[in-house]
Amino acid sequence: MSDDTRQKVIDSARQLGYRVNFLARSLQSRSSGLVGIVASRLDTPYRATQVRAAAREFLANGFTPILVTAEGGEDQSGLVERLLNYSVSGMMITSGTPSNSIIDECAQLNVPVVLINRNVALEGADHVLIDVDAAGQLAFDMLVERGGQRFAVLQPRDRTYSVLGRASAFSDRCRAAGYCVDVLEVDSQDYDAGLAAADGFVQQSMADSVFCTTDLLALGFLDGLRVRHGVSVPYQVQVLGFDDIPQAAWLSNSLSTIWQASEDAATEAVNLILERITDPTRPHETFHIPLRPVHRGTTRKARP
Amino acid sequence: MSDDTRQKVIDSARQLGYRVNFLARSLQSRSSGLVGIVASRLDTPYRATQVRAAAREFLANGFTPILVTAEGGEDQSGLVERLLNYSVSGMMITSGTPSNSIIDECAQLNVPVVLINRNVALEGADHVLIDVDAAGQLAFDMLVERGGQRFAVLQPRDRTYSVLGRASAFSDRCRAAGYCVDVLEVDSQDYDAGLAAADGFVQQSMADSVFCTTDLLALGFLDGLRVRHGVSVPYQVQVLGFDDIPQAAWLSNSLSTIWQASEDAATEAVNLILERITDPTRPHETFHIPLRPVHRGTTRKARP
DNA sequence: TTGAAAGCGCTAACAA
DNA sequence: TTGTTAGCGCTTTCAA
Repeated sequence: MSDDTRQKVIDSARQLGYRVNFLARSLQSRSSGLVGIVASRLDTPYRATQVRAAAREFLANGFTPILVTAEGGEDQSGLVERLLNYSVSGMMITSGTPSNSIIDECAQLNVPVVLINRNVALEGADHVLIDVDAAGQLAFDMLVERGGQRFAVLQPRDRTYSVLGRASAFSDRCRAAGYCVDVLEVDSQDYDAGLAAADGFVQQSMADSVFCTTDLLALGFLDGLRVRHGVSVPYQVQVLGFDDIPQAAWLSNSLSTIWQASEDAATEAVNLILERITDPTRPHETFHIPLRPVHRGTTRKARP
Repeated sequence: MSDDTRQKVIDSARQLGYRVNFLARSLQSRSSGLVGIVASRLDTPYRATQVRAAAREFLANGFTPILVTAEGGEDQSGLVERLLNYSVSGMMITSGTPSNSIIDECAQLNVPVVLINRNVALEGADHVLIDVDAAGQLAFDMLVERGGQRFAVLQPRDRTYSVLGRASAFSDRCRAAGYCVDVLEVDSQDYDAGLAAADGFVQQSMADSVFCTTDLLALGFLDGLRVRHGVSVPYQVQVLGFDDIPQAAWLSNSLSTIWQASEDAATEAVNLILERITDPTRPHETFHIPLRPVHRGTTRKARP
């Protein structure tokens, strides 16, 4: 095509306000460039970071993310259906408990699905998750290394794979090493649940080291101990969180916790989708999110 | 159509795994059902709440939200362009400073745009924003009512309309009432900026009442005062935030602040879009987000 | 009640 | 290099 014509076309296009219609394009090209992000509780710092990183990665790779949020009551499968109606090129599920049937449906339609911290039993999808056993082990090591002798763990009642998993891995590890561990059930994974748990804890538990399965839970628990009950942290009780949300590092909290590489997780999730788009037959993979201990002010000083 | 045939069609559809293609449908119906959410800093609690509420509202009204995130460096207009390529039925911009030309383009294409807390000078869009004058006035009233006599305000250097607006409205109000007000410039609107500001504050300012233009800023400032400098809040210095994010209510912070009805704002934004879809010619509206004073532990006790 | 056909905006293939 | 055509999956219209 001659440069001359090219320019003429471009000019008139601009003049007419021409704009490519991706929707029409996708009809022919069989690829919409849309991807789905299924998330809930976007208002928790951890989830917000995760979704932000995922959206960024998708956009950077030329995909356009649709955000569907499933808060408690709503129908998760309905949302996935909706995504399929929009012919998404892939989706990332980071909330809820997707049913096997819905994953199968995606597989049949050749829509790559990456599950973040969802039940590993689900075949037909790639997984990005923390190694719950390693997490439980690390939590135990961090607390025992700082002088913990009696342990407790806050275990959310809702059956989220990763949260529940690390709680029980922690308990198992304690018991295996011959220590006592109190399991305190809590209603949810947020600040208020942690706060409430502190009330029960001071009455019932003799533990000197508490593993809270999320930072939000830990921060509520910490406030309950310190503000409501005058417990000295970390001298009377050590508190350990999980996630390393920004608030954990705030001076007034200085929460010791376990950092997880959420950014890496997002990048990896996007990569897994991209790779499966190019080769839908490749075997399913599981990526373990790196963890790192972060000792701050709610665990005791390391002994020399 | 006979019930018999209907059932037969539905059955075979199911068997074949038939699924409506919304993209193809939109080609004909001239409406994609997609809407855009342009946001940045999704990892701040305030923005996360806002985006979550917006997504929920869109979904509840049968729209499917595309989330595009523009962090600092990136090209905001590129993202809007992309949304237009996907023939969104409307969009909500809650970050960045959309240029006039881009808004005009949307208007020309008949794509409703709602700006949340963006510069009011932009015509051709509906607005949802806080009344900055009322906000400044309220902040002043709250502090003066609790015995404030010398004031300071943390004013972010970046020129966000609503944040900057309430800072200067506050200063104006102080001066108009014959009080001194120190204006402390800060680099951003987050925790770290607030923390850093506390260092400068204790050296330079004699103020007894500080208005921080966001809660995040306030919480950093508070930690700086209390933890780093041993300042007694609220007795030596009162601190007032803005937004009422969940962390403000945490026991260890107990931050006095100004609550804004973010949920209402989201609902209203979606409504404005819906209404403009049905009647594109209606005059542009501005909805003011309701505010409410929330006294907690960082302002002094009310005098009887 | 059912069937057939046109066309939405685009891409891909082929012909000129 | 340029022009033409068919067809992506759907809705709408008109005909049977």
